[in-house]
Parts: sequence; structure tokens; C-alpha cells
Amino acid sequence: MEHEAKQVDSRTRLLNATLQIVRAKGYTATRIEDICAEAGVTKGSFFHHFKSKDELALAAVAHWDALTGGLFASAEYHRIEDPLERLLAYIDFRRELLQGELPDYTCFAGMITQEAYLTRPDLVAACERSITAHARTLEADIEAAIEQSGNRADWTAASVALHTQAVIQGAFILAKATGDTAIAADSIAHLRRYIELLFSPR
Amino acid sequence: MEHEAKQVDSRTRLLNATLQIVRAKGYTATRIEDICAEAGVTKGSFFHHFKSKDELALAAVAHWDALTGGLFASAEYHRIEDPLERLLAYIDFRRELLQGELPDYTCFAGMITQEAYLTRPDLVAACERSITAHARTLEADIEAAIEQSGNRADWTAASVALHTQAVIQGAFILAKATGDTAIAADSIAHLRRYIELLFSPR
DNA sequence: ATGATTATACCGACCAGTGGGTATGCTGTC
DNA sequence: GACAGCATACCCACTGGTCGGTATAATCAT
Repeated sequence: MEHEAKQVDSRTRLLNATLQIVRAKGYTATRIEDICAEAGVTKGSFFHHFKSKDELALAAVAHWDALTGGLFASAEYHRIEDPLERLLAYIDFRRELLQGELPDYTCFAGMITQEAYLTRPDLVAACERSITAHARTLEADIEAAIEQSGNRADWTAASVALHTQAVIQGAFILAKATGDTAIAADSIAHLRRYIELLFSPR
Repeated sequence: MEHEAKQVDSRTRLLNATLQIVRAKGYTATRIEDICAEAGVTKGSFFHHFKSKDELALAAVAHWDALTGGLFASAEYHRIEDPLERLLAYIDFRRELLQGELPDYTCFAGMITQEAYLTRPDLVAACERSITAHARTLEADIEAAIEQSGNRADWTAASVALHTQAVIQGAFILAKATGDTAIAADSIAHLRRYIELLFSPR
């Protein structure tokens, strides 16, 4: 049942299992033993690495942040010179990421946020940092695209950056509701069109 | 503690309490006794009206559907004649609904979908029907707006309708993450601008 | 080197609180 | 007196967390 080679250390296997299972079932519904089973580790080992389920969740957000941070930092779209084109390529990249089963491409931070925003403020704060930090990586390009287009904008780059994340999060929910990845892709296509229209001359 | 007058019958009070608490804490984390306490009703009464927590959830989705269905059906924006203007007024209306605490304006169906999409297919199916049915109420106007604008569209009215819902769902998540309603409003403002750009001549 | 000491990783039986669900009985109304 | 509506007491499966213990490996004194 283990989905990972044994060379990876238990702690990391537990974190990866957490990302997977929580995205599939939600945080509260995920039992510690589910995670242990997926990671191929015993409960004793779990509590050796994490004091509590909550501490695990916090560590998992950090893990998620590191994983996705790496993924986007090393992605191809950064090679493109033109800022608008680079932004559009980022969106295309997000669309291409919609592969495999839903729990594989869905956002861990978004999922946790939904469930925890009233009950676990520290956890939500961590998710918020992760999401907004990611959004912030787009701001420079948006700013440059505004500059380039010459259009005077009555909206900020930051607000557009956050909007891209909102669309992506919403796309995930629709995909879950309908069980259809294509619907998420459609929404991201609309997002792309919006960006194009926003920066097209006149 | 009761938030509702006693004249409303227990069953309805339980359903309303469910909408409230589930939107705040998520489905799994919501205990039946939480709902009973909020509704001012005992557990015995609860199980008189609902066979199980799952049955409650199903009934709550139906209740949600009825409530929101009524809210939108009787909303002002239908009075507007021009289809594009009516569509934009709908979006404005959605933005105006962002009042009060987060659990008051957040989407019950979206929340449930996130948590249940793998474990409770029937529940998700009910949510999906609710969301897509709502989206479908916009299609005619979008269709008419396409007609009117004369632009040939390489996207369908249905797809735009679903996109509006994706943006709104995503806006909720960002609002939860940041604890800031204004961010949700910003995203909906971007949605409005998208629709305007989409139908603006040339 | 070799043995003593200590830290790290791990195991799995067990405990205790929680929470979904049941059994049963009371009360008012038709 | 039958039945809807509601209350109380209770049951028990489940699950987060504990605890005593083992295996392995680094650290270090002699």
C-alpha cells in the first residue's frame, strides 16, 4: 500500500500522506491512523514525530508551502521575457497541472482554510501566508504588464494576483462538485481571457 | 442562545442551525449536539426529525437550495430589461450579499462539496445540482448578451455561468484565509469587469 | 578497539473522552 | 387512544493521545 519508497524518512512520508488524505477527505475526517497506514508507519512513530494532530497540520502546511514553492520556482514559464506573456504562461501552467485524480491537484491550503478558519486561527494564518506569498510572486509581472499596456488601471496588481488565486480555488470546488476536471480548466481559461482583455490595447 | 423565535418549528430550526454551524466549522467537525444547542432543541427531538447526521445533511442541502432559490428568484435584479445589465446587476447583488460575519454569507453547498466529494457522493450530487441549477438561471441572459453584442464567442454561455460561480466560491476561500471580506468583494469586482470586457463591442 | 552512555527512531497495547445513535417514557392534541 | 413532538438516560464504537518498551546508532571515556 505504501506509495513511496522506503528511503524517504518517516516524517516526510507522514507529511506527504497528510497532504494526500486531507485533500481527499478533509482535515477533521482524516484519522491519524489513516495517515499512518498511507505512510506505512505505526501510530507510535507518528507521535514520535508530531506532538498532536494539530502540530502535524501546521507542519503539513509548511511542507505544502515548500513543495509548491519549489514547483513554481523551477517552472518553465519564468523563462519567458515579456511580463504579460509570462503571466499568461503561468495561467497555462496552472491549467496543465490539472492532471490525475482530484486530490492530486487540489490545493491543500485552500482545503484546510475552509475547515479551520474559525477554529484554528494559527493554521489559517499559515495557509494565508502560503497563498498570498504565492500570489505575490505574480505581482511584479502584473505591474510590468500594466506599465507596458499603458492603460490606466483602477485596480491594483495585488488585487489581480489574488483574483487569479480565487479563480483557481473556485475552479477546484466546481471540479469537485461536478467530478469534472474540464470544468476547472474552463474556468481557468476564462481567467486567461480576462487577463488578455485587461491588457489588450484600448 | 437561541437565535430564532420559537414559532419556527424545530425541524426548520435544526436545518437553519445546520447551515450556520456547518458553514462555520465544516461538516465533520459539526456535532449533532452543537446543532441541537444552536437550535434550542434536544437530541431526542433531533432524531425524531432526522434518522441520521447524513440524512440531516441531505435535508440541509435541500433547505439551502430552497432558501437561496427564493432569495435569488425574488431579487431586484430581475426587473432590469437589458440582459447584460441584468447579468451585471446579479453580480452586484452577489457582492452586496457579502455582509456580516463570514459564516453568514458563505456557500453551504460549496463547503459541503469540499469535504464530502469523495466520501459522500449522494451529498455532493445534491450540492452539484444546487450549484449548477443556480448557474443555469444566468444562462439565458448570457445567451442574450452574446446575441446582442454580436461578438462571435468561442466559449459557451454555460461555461461563463459556471465561471461566475467559481469566482464566487474562490472569493469565499480567500476571504476566509485573510479574514477580509473586502478581498472577496475585489474578486467579484474583477468578475464584473470580465463580463463587461467580454461583451463590450470589439 | 571496547564497552558504557545516551539519543533517535520506532512499536503496539492500552486508556479515556467523544459523539453518533438508541431506548423509553412523558405530554399535549386530534 | 393514537400519534406527533419532545425529553432523558444510556450505549458503544471510534479515535486522539499515552506509555512502557525495543532496536539502532552515534558519542565518549578508558
